[in-house]
Amino acid sequence: MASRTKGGAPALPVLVPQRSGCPIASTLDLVGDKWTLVIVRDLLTGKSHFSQFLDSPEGISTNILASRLKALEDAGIVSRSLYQAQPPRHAYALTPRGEALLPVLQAISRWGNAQIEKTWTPPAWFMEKRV
Amino acid sequence: MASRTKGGAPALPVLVPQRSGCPIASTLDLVGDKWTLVIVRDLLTGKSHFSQFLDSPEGISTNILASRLKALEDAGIVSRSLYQAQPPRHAYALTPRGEALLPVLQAISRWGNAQIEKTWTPPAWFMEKRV
DNA sequence: TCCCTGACTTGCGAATCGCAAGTGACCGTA
DNA sequence: TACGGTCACTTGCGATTCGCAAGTCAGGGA
Repeated sequence: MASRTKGGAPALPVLVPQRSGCPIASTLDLVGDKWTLVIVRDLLTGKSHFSQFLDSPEGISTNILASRLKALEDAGIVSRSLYQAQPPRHAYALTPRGEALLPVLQAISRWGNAQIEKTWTPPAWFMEKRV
Repeated sequence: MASRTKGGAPALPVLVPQRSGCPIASTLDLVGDKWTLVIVRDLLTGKSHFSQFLDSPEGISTNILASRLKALEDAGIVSRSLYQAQPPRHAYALTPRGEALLPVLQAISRWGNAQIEKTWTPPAWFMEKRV
């Protein structure tokens, strides 16, 4: 039986080689690139369809989006569900594990807005949201 | 004259091309890879010399470490200072901008420890630290 | 029947990663 | 003085990833 997280839910098994047991390093093994957390941002702010992610201002490429969504699904951070049979269309959503990334995104957003010029102010509802 | 951050300190000018004005995306433009925040972790937990970073459990390569420290210095997140003239040796330290990443690292650590198997519990002093 | 759309996949050149060796300044020892 | 070792990098190079652009396939509409 799968071991449990500290909160009692099944822990994410190790899916990619861990460089160490450090929780920071292990998290970065999963999400440490320029696009993955941008996709999580879009999911947290209500997007769920493939074309909606393409419309984000950063201009992600379709092969990168598809590949990152697959990796997030494999990591149990995102779920993918059929919402239309013909033609088949999937909705993406954050799992509870993915939703738990909210404080990470909020902390990054706060730092980025405070420290980097030419960044817009994140919406208050996003910064005040609680998991 | 340089524009100011919301806190009044000089804002980090845009040093790498921004994909958008989003503070999350802009932060990831700087630190969105597998090693940069691991180095920041090591700085937050007291390391300052090149060989100390090499001793971390993840086993970073010397060219990657050198290249990431340079990028962090260029980004104003890390400072580099001579502490010995012969032979020349430098100490690395977080700038106030770099110290301000602490809540980001704490949030990542909390998520990783809760959600990923085989991660150790981060030390209480680290999780309770305040900038 | 034909053309368009959406969600991908593929090909390919460019960029990055990371291993291993090399470099240069310096130090210690014989 | 000579030699070998150490440290903080740099370089070379093969492997991997990135990302642009085109292609594919199933489906839909005129």
